[in-house]
Amino acid sequence: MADTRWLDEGEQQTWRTFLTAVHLLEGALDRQLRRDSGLPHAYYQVLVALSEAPGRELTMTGLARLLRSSPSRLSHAAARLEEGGLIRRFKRPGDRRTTIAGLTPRGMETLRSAEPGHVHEVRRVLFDALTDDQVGQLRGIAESMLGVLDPGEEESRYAGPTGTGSQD
Amino acid sequence: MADTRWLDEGEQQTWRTFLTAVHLLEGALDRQLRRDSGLPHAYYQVLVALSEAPGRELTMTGLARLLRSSPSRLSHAAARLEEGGLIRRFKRPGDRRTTIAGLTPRGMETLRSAEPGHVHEVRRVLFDALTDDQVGQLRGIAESMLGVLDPGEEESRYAGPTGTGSQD
DNA sequence: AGTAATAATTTGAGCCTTCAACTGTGTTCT
DNA sequence: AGAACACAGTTGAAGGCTCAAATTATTACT
Repeated sequence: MADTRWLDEGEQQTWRTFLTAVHLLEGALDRQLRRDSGLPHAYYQVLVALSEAPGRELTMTGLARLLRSSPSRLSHAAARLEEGGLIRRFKRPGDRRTTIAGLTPRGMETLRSAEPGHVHEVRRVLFDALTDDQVGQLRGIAESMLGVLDPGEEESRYAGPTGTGSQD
Repeated sequence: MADTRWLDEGEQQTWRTFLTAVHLLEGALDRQLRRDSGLPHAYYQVLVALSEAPGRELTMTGLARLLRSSPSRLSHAAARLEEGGLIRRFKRPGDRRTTIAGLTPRGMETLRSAEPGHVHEVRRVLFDALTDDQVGQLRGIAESMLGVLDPGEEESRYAGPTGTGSQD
C-alpha cells in the first residue's frame, strides 16, 4: 500500500464528531425501541420490511438484501421473531429451498404500536436537530456514501425500510 | 403523547438512506480492523484514546466518558484488551477505588500497525466519497446531532478519539 | 467514631452478531 | 443419468454489548 495520507485536523474532527453522533444516535434509537416495545432496532426493521412487502411476505434472501443483513444474522433474528409469534416462516411451494417469512397479525400490531414512539425519537434525535438545509445535505451525503458502500444497488435505491412513514 | 407527525416522503428516504449508509459504513470499518489487526472497532478506539492521553493512561471513568461507553462495556473491553497484553490496569495510589488503564508497548505497536489500514478505509468509505462541501456539511450536521444527543458536553467538544490522525 | 450516601468499577446473565461449517435443493454440463 | 456446481437457508461456537446487581472504597453527616 502507498504512503498513508493521514487525516488533517479538520477531517479528524469531522470524523470523530460524526462517529460519536452516530454511536449515540443508534444507542438512543435502540434503547427507545427496546424499552417501549421490547424489540431491538434491527428486529423492528425486519417487521417494517415485511409490513411493506406485497402480502406482507418476503423471501429470507430478499429480506436480507433489503436490510443489508447477512443470511445468518437474519436467520437468527427470524428464529427469535418467530418464537415471539411476530412472524412465521414456511417453505415456498414449488421450491423447497426458499423460505418465506410473513408478518403475523400479532407482528403487525406490535409494529403499529411501536411506530409512533419510534418516529418521535427519530425526529427528536435527527430531524428536529437539523435545519431543512442540513436535512437535504444529509441525504446527499448518505447517497454518496452508498455509492461506495453499496455497489450495484443503484436501481434499488430508496434503500431499506425503517418504519417511520405514515400509516396507509 | 401528542399526535404522531409522520415522516414525509423525503424525510423517509433521507432517513433510510442514512441508516443504510451508516450500517454499511460500520460494517466496513469493523471488518477491516478485525481482519487486519484482530481488533473490533470499539476496542481500537480504546487504544487510540489511551495513546493520546498524557502518559498514555486514563481512568476507566475518563475513558468511558471519552468513548461514550457504559462503564460496564468498557470494563469488559478492558478485561479482554488486558488479556491480550495491549493494556494494563492498576489501582491509583491514593484512591483505591479508581482503576487506571495504560497502553502497553505492545498495545502501542498494535495500534501503530493498525492505523494506516484504518485511515485508508475511512478515506475510502467516507472522505473519498464526499466532496469538500459535503465534508463541511457533514461536520455541521454531526455537531447539531451532538447538541441533542450529548447534552452538557459543549466544552469537551472535539469529541472522542478515533485513531486516524498523523503520527507525532 | 459510626452510619449512611456516593463513587468507581466489576461481574454475570441474556441476547445479538459474526464467521465458518453444514444441509438440502435446484441447475448445468457432458 | 450422473457429477459438479451454485443457491437458500440454518446451525453452533465465540465474542461483544446491555442491564441489573454486587463489591469496595471514599466522603458526608450527626
